[in-house]
Amino acid sequence: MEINCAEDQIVEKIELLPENQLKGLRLPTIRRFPKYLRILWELSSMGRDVVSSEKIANELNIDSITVRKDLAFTGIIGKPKIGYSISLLINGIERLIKPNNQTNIFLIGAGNLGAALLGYKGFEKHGYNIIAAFDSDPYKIGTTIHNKPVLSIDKITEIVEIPGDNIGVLCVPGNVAQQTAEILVKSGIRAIWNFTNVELKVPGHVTVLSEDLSSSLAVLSVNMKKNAYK
Amino acid sequence: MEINCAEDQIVEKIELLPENQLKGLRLPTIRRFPKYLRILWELSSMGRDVVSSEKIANELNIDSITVRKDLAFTGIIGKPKIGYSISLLINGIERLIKPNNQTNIFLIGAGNLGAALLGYKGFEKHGYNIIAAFDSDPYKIGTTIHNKPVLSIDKITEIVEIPGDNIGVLCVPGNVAQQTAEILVKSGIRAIWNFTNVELKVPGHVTVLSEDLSSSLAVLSVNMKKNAYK
DNA sequence: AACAAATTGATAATTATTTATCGATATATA
DNA sequence: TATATATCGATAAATAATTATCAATTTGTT
Ligand SMILES: NC(=O)c1ccc[n+]([C@@H]2O[C@H](COP(=O)([O-])OP(=O)(O)OC[C@H]3O[C@@H](n4cnc5c(N)ncnc54)[C@H](O)[C@@H]3O)[C@@H](O)[C@H]2O)c1
Ligand SMILES: NC(=O)c1ccc[n+]([C@@H]2O[C@H](COP(=O)([O-])OP(=O)(O)OC[C@H]3O[C@@H](n4cnc5c(N)ncnc54)[C@H](O)[C@@H]3O)[C@@H](O)[C@H]2O)c1
Repeated sequence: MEINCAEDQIVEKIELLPENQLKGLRLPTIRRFPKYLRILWELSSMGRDVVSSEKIANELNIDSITVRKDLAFTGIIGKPKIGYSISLLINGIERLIKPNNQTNIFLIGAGNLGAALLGYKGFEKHGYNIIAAFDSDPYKIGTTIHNKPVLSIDKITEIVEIPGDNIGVLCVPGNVAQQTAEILVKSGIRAIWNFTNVELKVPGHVTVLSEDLSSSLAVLSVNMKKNAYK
Repeated sequence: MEINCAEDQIVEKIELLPENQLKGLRLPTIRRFPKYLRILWELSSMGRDVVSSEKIANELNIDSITVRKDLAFTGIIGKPKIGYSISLLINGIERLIKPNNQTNIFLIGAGNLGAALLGYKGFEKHGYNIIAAFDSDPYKIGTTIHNKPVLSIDKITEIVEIPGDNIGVLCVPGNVAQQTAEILVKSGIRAIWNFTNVELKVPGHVTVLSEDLSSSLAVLSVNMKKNAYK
């Protein structure tokens, strides 16, 4: 089975950002960047050249000062009375948040959620190479889902060994989450995007980002209760 | 087709929390509550009676002072040298973040992601009634997914009219997200859990909570870059 | 050329959130 | 009973994030 991975691609020189350009970047700012990008892409496709912080802020229901502060991290400077160059902003933001072109995604657990994520357009759109899924179910191994091969979990160590930054997307049942994470770490993965509700213990050099839907449910519930008093 | 909705259930008296118990509750605290619950449920199932803030903090890699401050919102007081009663904490947290027992979930767009979410155990576990899905695809209408009926989107107004707090989970393609949101609002929905990458415009009385995976991808990418300098 | 309007970017103020300090208290143990 | 220790909860300090203020700049208009 052919696996389309970063190794097969023309590898451009990875341009490392000066460390201090990244250092000041805070979580809320990083999380807003893709939202800015979406607006900028849209405006760009409509043929617009410039945009003001106020316009972006209105689209996102945030403050324009926040937008200007965030955009300052790109190094792009706007013109008074005019705004910012859309194309320069797109480049500037992508420079900060795009993965390098050797960043590979491996999805572990091709079940309900995993299968949906294999069809998630965001991976490619944001510059990630989604390579393959791994599962332990013999009925799934050897099939493809959304054109991505489903491989035996036993093969993971050799597959993940392709060069580059490797991200594991963890979609296995909670009761095997920790042990699966440990396999990932042993395979040399540098980051885990964790969709299980398990708090993973991993070594310090591995980044874990957990997507916890129950947190969101709690926010929904509390907001509705607060609203009941209005 | 039978639809199991809140109307059919024994409706307990809804116990409204005193407004000021909710007012001070901040977003980070609300988001941590389900994590505490998970630990408490686990400890409880192991037969433990009490737990210290330090223990909880260690499990979640956060500071124990944060845990104590959060727990103070429940009104439960711990004992020095002993810790907190696990069962009291569970009650106290659930009192704050559980939806009332007439909170219904309707899922719009039974595609890849929608189908996965229909199988998400978290809804029931956290006290929501997941009622049905709606779709525009005639091949899906009339089927069931994870035992939930898929109904015609045209039926939404009459179905959503069942009493209670209604939450719409939006899993339609981005290009119809805004118009679908407007249908939801017209149907009397009070909150939208938005999985599309569209910034929805809704009236003030409607709560929107957006799950933006591209924000997470950006965080992963930046964290990996920062790590490269270590 | 003078003036008005829009918009940036720097600095300051405010608010939110996390982390530190420490006295008080419940329990176990010597 | 006295002492040591774990732990809470209150208060204070530090850090992070948002929001306000305003001078400077660019452009359009009279
Ligand atoms: N379904 C959802 O919408 C949803 C939402 C949020 C979070 N989650 C979480 O995502 C995870 C997966 O949920 P799901 O609904 O897709 O479950 P699922 O049972 O449909 O899928 C789990 C998949 O993992 C595979 N698997 C089991 N053990 C494995 C192992 N040791 N190695 C490799 N693969 C293994 C199974 O064969 C299956 O294909 C769970 O932890 C769940 O809590 C699911
Ligand atoms: N697939 C993922 O993992 C993923 C992850 C994050 C976000 N999302 C977002 O979730 C949304 C759905 O993604 P998907 O992958 O499930 O797409 P999908 O195409 O598989 O599903 C969309 C569903 O919506 C239905 N639909 C279309 N128009 C409708 C209308 N007007 N009213 C009711 N139903 C309608 C379609 O029939 C289909 O069943 C998209 O906005 C996507 O960006 C998807």
